[in-house]
Amino acid sequence: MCGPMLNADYNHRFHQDSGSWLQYIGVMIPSSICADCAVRDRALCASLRDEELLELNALGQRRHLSRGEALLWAGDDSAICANLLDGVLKIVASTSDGREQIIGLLYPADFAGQLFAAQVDFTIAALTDVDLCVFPRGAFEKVLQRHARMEHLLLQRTLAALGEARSRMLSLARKSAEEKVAGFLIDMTVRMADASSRATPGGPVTFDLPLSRGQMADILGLTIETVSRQMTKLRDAGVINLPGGRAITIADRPALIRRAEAA
Amino acid sequence: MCGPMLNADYNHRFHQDSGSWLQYIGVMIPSSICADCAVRDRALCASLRDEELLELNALGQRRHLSRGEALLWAGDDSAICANLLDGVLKIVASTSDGREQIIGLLYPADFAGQLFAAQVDFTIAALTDVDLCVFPRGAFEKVLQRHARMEHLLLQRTLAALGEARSRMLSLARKSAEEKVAGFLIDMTVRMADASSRATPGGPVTFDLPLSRGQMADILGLTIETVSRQMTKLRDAGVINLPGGRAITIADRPALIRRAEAA
DNA sequence: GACCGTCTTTGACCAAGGTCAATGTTGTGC
DNA sequence: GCACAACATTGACCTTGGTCAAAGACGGTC
Repeated sequence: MCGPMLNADYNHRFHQDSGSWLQYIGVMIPSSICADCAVRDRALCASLRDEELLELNALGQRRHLSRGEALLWAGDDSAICANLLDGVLKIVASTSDGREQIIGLLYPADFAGQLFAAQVDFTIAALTDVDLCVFPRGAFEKVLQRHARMEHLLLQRTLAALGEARSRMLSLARKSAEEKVAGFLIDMTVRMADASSRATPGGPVTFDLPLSRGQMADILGLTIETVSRQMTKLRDAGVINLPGGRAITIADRPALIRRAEAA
Repeated sequence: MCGPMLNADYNHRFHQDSGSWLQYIGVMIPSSICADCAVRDRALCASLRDEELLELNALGQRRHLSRGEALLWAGDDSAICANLLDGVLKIVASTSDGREQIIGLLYPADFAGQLFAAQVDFTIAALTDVDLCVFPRGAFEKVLQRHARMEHLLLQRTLAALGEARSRMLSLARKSAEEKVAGFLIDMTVRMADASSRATPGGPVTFDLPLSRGQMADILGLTIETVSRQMTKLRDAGVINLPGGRAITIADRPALIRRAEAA
């Protein structure tokens, strides 16, 4: 996506630190995989200076997963962890008899895996095709231990994830199907805003939902049929349009927000 | 509860570290509130050596809350945080129209409050009478920054809380009322095991539920009536007994576990 | 462009659990 | 020991969303 050039931020860091560009490439990070990393300054690694990154660079392995493949299975040894480079991962909890709930989504620059635990508690699988930078868990923990700034950043992210999980507990337990679906669409609108922000502020926005109805149901604690019915209801009410495929147009954002909070 | 004597563990630490008992009390922690702290070696402070504790000792203020009083209100400035010394706190999320969900419980030695955030997201209130050791948030964060071991312990606890929140998302979204209530009773049995463990292994156990039906409902994402009906159903099935008041006897633990996992 | 599998929509029906209301129980302060 | 408030139980009824089933739409392949 970004081609071979560094972005402004990365470049800036380079100028602060040391000598010439060639020296940087040639001496400091030979045969680097970090140098052209799409998430170099948004992932946990952003807390490390270029020199410090060498350590991780030596540990990390690029890996691709196709849609549907799992990175970790609940119950497995917690042997690896990873930075997500591209695509979307789901974190899934399931009962012994097969009912499933998506308890979290991971986007590029997010960290995946379970640290400081012998076993993995929740399956992590690819919702889309996915590129990862995979580390052995033990080695990654040792790096964390040596770099307080990185551990601090991980703490902040974990606290944010906890807050989000708790908000979703309220939503799962107490909101109606309509509120859940409307709220989900609002969230998606916010998340897609960067990507396709040809948004006239207040005007209608169109984007492709990255998830199927079934995946939306797994996230919202509903069934496919209920999600579909609520989408139809919102379309019939003129709040959204469904031009076909995964596309959706938010026609009346304020109305959608109202429905996300209605009793 | 513990009277003026130190427990064995604490004493041990003292012997490792330095000179005489009198010197310790008299010189190292004068007018200490930490010295007789019931959770000294289970709270976050357990990661600090006695000398390091001086700093926190100077910051902390003992405080009591009566049942029902709030420590923090959602939306407030995040000005304080606290270690819970005794009692039970609830973390509550609520919708704008007043529906509530208890999204977490805090027990003695747990940490309460929201670090690294300007505003508090969730109300924290006393479920029973409660004793706290309260710190100014900013000052506490600075202590954390200087003590990597303490920050590491906080990270581990946050990860544990995240795992628990995610398990409860599955439960809230996908389990039946019977499974929720049975599962809750199993959890309580485990938690109460220490306190009143005159349990003949496998035999019936009796203890007092620390929560009202309404509070159980707020935790499980149900209504009071549904919780009550499920309790009655379990009693009629001979799985539990309800001798009166908050008391409960687990008559057939395996059956309870089966019902906690039934489809 | 016909075919196939997957995803989506829609309808009819059902049941779990919520709502409303009445009654019973427990514990507390006077 | 009584009165009152808070909590708990129970019943009748109803709504929401789940289940089962059928038909459409979409996307990819040959």
